[in-house]
Amino acid sequence: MNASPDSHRRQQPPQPSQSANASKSPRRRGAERTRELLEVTLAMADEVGYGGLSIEAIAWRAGVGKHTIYRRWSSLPELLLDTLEHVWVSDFDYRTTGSIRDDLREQFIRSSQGLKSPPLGPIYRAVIAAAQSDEQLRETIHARFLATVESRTLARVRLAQDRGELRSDVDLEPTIDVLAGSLYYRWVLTTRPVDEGVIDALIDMFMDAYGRSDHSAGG
Amino acid sequence: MNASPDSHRRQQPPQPSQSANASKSPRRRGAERTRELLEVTLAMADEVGYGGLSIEAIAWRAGVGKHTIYRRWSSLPELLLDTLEHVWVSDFDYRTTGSIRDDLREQFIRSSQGLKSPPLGPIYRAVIAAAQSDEQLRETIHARFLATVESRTLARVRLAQDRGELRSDVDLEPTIDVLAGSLYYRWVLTTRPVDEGVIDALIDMFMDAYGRSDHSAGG
DNA sequence: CAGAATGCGACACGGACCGTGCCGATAGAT
DNA sequence: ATCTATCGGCACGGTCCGTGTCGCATTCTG
Repeated sequence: MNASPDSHRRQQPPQPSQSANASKSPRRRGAERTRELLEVTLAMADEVGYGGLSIEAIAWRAGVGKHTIYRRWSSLPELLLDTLEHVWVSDFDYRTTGSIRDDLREQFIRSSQGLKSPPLGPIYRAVIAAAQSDEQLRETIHARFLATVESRTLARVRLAQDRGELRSDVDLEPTIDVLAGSLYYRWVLTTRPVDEGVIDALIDMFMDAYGRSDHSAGG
Repeated sequence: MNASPDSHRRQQPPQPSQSANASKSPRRRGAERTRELLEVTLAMADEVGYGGLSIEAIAWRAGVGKHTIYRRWSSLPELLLDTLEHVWVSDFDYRTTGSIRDDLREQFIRSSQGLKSPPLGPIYRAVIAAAQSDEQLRETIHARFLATVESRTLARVRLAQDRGELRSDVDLEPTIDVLAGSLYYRWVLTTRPVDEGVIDALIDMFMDAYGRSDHSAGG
């Protein structure tokens, strides 16, 4: 589907030649070009949002033939996945220095802020959109990005169990989907912000359920 | 974005004239046509999935000019929203006859089964995909469908509070997003099924947090 | 340093859909 | 019987896809 109502009339003045940032130095090749294409994709996602992302537009913007892109990626979502990896920042990991409550909270807030702002937001949305009609892509998203988040979350809450902050009589693994996924609801399906209200509601529920009152907890 | 790798080569043999189910009786008009178009959309979503849904394909399948569709809906997502209403079945409401635990569980299972299968699944996915590049559409989805789910969920858990099944010292409103949204994570972002495992994990967490052990609850 | 191999930009296709405009036919309302 | 809105059919220009071809530039190999 071509979603946006104005998905025509895009970016692309039918100018005969390349854009500004190309053709300065000698023709780039190989890995150098690959890196440049990822950067251009990033910049475009930032400037024009997901609606303006197409292989033709990216190629034109980079001053490049479409083949140069297709030689590297088989489709736009493939390119976007690699681009996503550039912004799926390493600091998406949990601190282990505070209470489990504080560390979860900080991490969730950090994640929600990442989603909120370009360029991660638009690119992630584009991939999610494409994945709705492509089960394979959904699998890839989970394997390349979300599985890591889930296992880090599990590791963090298990550490809290070991430290006696959480009840030790429950297996927390099944709850990981709830912890990792709850915040997506607002982001993907509504226009309400993923704010501290939802985050606190989630953490409160989690702590009320599995916290040990003799340690931290609250409610 | 045009996601699926094979999003070309579609449905549409360039046959000169209409398909089977048209042209039997005299030309239909007005509301009658509208209903028929919704049904055709439904049937196509069922048969060819979301990848095969386009205004041209629907028009051809219904033996109709594109104008007849554009006269009624401004875009494919608009048509899909109305189609969704046809399958967003009324039984997506909570029973109030069992324990809160059982009623939540039954409702969640019912919802997940609806998502799993055509025609609701494909159409909903198509709308969600389109909504990623269209904030207005996201707002519409929430207003037309999800807000109802949320308020029904809130009503059901508040009833449980009144009945003494849940702690009365907490405002459950903030938790509604978690209850209503958790299950979407798997469905939208992974290929793992929304099975009873996740559902039970969610409900367990909820009941552990807000249930009253003197009533039902469990660990 | 010369020649081969390969990456590259430019351009051109055919195809799917989009959204619109125009036509003559047809159906319901007057 | 006439009038008018709706209809189906057709064609258009436009965007983007994915592929193919060509001649040049760069880099590798000998």
